[in-house]
Amino acid sequence: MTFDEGRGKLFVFKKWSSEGFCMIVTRFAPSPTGYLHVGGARTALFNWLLARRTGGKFLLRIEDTDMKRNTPTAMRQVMEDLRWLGIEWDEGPEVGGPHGPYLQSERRAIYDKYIRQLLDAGKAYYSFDTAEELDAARKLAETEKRSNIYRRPAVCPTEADVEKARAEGRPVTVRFAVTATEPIVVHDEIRGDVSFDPAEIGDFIILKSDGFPTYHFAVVVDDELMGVTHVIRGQEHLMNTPNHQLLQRALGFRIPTYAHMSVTVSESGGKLSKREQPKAVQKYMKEHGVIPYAALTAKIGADELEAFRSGHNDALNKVQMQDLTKFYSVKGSNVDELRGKMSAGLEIVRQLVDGRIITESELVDFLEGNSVPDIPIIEKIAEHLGIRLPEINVVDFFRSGYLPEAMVNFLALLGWNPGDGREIMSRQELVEAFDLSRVNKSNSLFDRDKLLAFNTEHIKRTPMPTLVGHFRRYLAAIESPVAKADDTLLEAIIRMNEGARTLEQIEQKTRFAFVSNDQVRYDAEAVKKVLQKGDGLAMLRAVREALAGLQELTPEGIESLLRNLAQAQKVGLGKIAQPLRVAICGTTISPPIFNAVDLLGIDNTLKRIDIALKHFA
RNA sequence: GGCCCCAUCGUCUAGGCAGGCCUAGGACACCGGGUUUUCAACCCGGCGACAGGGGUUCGAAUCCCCUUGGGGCUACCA
Repeated sequence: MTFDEGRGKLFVFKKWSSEGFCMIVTRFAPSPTGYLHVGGARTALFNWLLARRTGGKFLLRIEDTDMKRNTPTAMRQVMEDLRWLGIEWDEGPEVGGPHGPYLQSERRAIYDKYIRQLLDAGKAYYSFDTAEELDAARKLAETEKRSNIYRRPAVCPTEADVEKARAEGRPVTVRFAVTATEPIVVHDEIRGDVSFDPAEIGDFIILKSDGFPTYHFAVVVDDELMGVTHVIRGQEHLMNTPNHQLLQRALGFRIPTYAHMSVTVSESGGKLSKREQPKAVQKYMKEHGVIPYAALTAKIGADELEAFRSGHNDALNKVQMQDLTKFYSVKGSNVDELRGKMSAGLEIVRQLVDGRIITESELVDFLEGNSVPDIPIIEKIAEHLGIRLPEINVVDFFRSGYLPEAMVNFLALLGWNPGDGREIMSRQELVEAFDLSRVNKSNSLFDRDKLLAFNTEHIKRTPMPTLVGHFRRYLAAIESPVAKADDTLLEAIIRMNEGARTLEQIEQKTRFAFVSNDQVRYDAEAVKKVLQKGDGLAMLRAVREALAGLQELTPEGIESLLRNLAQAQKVGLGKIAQPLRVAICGTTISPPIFNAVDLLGIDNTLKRIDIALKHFA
């Protein structure tokens, strides 16, 4: 069977329709190390799309063979995120299926059986190298500028040697013996044929010393046993594929169809990864002179530093000064600015340390790039400092008010397109148009602006009941006071915010109506510009008077009232609307003013006008 | 360093496999204008790319080679 003749749709159709029972089976196999991130979501989506397009099956398998990296809640989170995106699996955790269990940690007996098979056939052997020995070999290869290929012993260890090694406390692993001499060719649906020299592939570990199989082994066994026909995965796995094919040959397994997708890169270059968030925090800290005292005194003696801080300029020499100005990115030698930045930075450090968010030594390590705190700590720091972290995980986008429809649409178009110029597409349209042959080879940048545009478009076209559901879920997640509204009111709120780009914007523009009058936060700049400058306050008084006499509260009624008032005062509507807006919302950003007043109610509107008049007059 | 992948506007891409239909099309962003009660949304217009060099050919964005650039992998992680 040749796999590379006629890529994509035609080929795919020929295969399963002519053979009838040969259904396409794809899978998503995340390791539960945290939340589902967008790269993973894209991989899952492409697999799901192919399965749905061809009437095949999509399954979910949890690759939890690394005890050190697993986090207990990750699996549940990943499943929740997939479901939010609308990516449902036909087989896998919680839904079951004939090929279970779907957690690799529960399949150890299966792997052991196949390991034994390879061992008995002389296709794999035991090895007892320590981490230090392996490390030394790696370093040597590096200095000699060659690939690090494991050197197979002349005589393979026996079972007796295993006992002896165990007794000596040496780690026991099993390696696969790579004996191929011919080039290994991977037929890739996206890249065509890729050839690998077997001399470049060392004997790799298939069973770890803790008794768990490595990824390479587990993935091969499970894909076979679960009947996976098509493997769509990231390009980072392309180099692993010859290893997998070698194992498949040795075990007598079928070789699935492979498709290696391009990598999604971030603005800062490199793979879009969870590292982006710590990076953002680090950048903020560096820009704001957040440098722990310990790091400072390591550079400059404590006595001199204190002398400098307390105002003795000459306490520092030229070199130290240059060092500090560079450190704090202060231009020239502006001593006052330097002092200001230093104390502001130290103040932030104090808050973080006193708030027990992070210890000083951890902070030093983090800023010097020696270690990275866990994401929850990063999140706490970001929250404390008011840093907006870049969204990386699917759940981050949910919390920022994005629609799953927009995410799915955007992700699908990252490296794929329907070929007819369409961009905004529903899930159903994507399923109908998806085709492996139209998947790109080149890396693509995750363009947040474009995602925003997609979200704006999807807010416009998502049916109202669905949108209300999304909005309610969003409000609950961020614990918004707007969650008090019933569905009818939520629908009205969405309608009055026509043109909004995210659910977050809608929430931010309407929450003023759901907080008590004394909780309104007045934006200082808005107050100054709109109320206190010109005749803002006078207009506000006029508005109050007019509104007090209002008979019936409807947006239309308020509109004609305000328009008449503007005419009577011989000013544009803006001169009336803006002061009123600031008085009731606290900012210059709100839904259309007539709706805003209607939403808040006349009593509270009048009360807030009074409060504003009292405070800002 | 070694191995592998990739290369069209700032970004995502169409066109490439079947070379002339391409003075390279669309979308996002950006800039200018319009609409307007704020923020958005919306409407009109503009800027803007075949990485470089060699071939093959009557003809190359398209096929081949080299260079350059970007990315991935190089674990008892997946």
